[in-house]
Amino acid sequence: MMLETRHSITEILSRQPLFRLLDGMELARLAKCTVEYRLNKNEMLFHKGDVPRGMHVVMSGQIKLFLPSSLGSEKVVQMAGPGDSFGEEAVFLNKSCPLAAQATRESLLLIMDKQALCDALERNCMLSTALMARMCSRLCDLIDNMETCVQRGSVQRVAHYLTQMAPAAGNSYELALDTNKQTIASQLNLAPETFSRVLGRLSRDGYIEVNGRSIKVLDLRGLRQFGG
Amino acid sequence: MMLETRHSITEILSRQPLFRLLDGMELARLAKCTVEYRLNKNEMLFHKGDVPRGMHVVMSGQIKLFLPSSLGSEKVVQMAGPGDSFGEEAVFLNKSCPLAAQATRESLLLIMDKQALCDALERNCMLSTALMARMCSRLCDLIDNMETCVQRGSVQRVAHYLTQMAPAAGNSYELALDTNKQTIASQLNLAPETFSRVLGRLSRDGYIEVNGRSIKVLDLRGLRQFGG
DNA sequence: TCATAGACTTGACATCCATCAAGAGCCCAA
DNA sequence: TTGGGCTCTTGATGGATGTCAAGTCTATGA
Repeated sequence: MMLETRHSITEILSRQPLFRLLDGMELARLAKCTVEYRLNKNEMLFHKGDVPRGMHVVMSGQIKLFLPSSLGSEKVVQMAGPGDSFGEEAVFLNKSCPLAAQATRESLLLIMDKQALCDALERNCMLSTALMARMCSRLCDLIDNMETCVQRGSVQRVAHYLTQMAPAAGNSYELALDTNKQTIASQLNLAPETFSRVLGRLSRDGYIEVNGRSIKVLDLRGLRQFGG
Repeated sequence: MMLETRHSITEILSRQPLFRLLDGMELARLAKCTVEYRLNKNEMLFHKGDVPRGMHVVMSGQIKLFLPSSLGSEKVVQMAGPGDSFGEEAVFLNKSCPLAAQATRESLLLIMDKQALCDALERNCMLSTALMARMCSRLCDLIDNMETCVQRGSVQRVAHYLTQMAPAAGNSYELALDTNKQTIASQLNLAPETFSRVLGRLSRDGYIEVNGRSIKVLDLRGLRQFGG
């Protein structure tokens, strides 16, 4: 049974973009130090300040990474979906987790041991490069999020958020939110009520059209006016 | 002359923590693709959206990394001092610079060509690991900054900022600001006036003592009460 | 089908902060 | 010493947004 699990983890790893380039031997080694982890909806994966268990890779589901604030309020920093990884920062520095992580739905993760990962990186430069690219990507996402959050005015923040995920071309597009609106509001550092009001206002003014968790952007250029 | 410069760059690199582990051959190769860059006070290094020139390492002086906002207002994301590097994110992704960079005083930098750096990483795993640690460190700094910025209330933000840089032990310590207060205010996402008022209030209440750009924290625990 | 819980919306209100404006302190150079 | 420019402080004001509260909508399961 154990062997079979390991074997399947090897396979799973080989399908992940991050590990695709590794040879079978290396994959097997990593798989030996990797465990699957299943989470129920709303289950906490780790808390801010915890000792990191390793690098996390999301197989399925969705993980919310957030800064807890005094008394329940929280600021969502990032939502990690299938293929995304997180927790590298705690692995490569000797620090506790700077964020908390919680599943927003039933999820399946891989947790890869810190030491095994470091060893693999020392042997395999391709892996280093791939992981580096990932880290850079996360850094940019963080900066994007920050840019959104520091916009003055709630309308600007929402407009910036909506325009950020615009396709390369076209002045209108449809957008399916991948979480509830409270979570989006938290990402924008807004109260849910304010977010709701802004969406209402942008709707009334004809910039967007909201249907539940689907948002149609009708006038991208108009929105960009706000975003600055 | 040229050779001499290269030679000196090789030496300079060998003194940087990031490159210390490399052998002479590799250093020389990197040095060939590295240029020195001198900036006057207030000179722009690059703008948001520029095509990245490579990885930057600060030799001396200070570089302000910030998000420009519509009409002059800006949000300072990070201050880079001697030994710090930045711009990796733009090097490893094919993206434009997500931040703008400006010298706050006369500064000297190294700019290392993207391709040369990538090549070196492929040959030398030690370098990968070192750079990865750096990226993680920057990520954590960003998260810290974010945590400060999302605190509700100006007093909380300032308190959080001040307690963040507390030494490991002790309830009081002295703190020398490395920039003017406007810049600090911008890092906290506060108007300079508000920052000034908060410092005044914390002084009056006996938590801190301000003398120009030196701040004595008298009651760390008290401040932590605010920071949450 | 209905009931219940959670998500979302809408309204009223008070607070906090950015803005504008003016003045004080500081540094540097002439 | 004096002057000019910059940084910082202090004051007054309005508007934006968080909070509380109530109500509507939606989904899920019995």
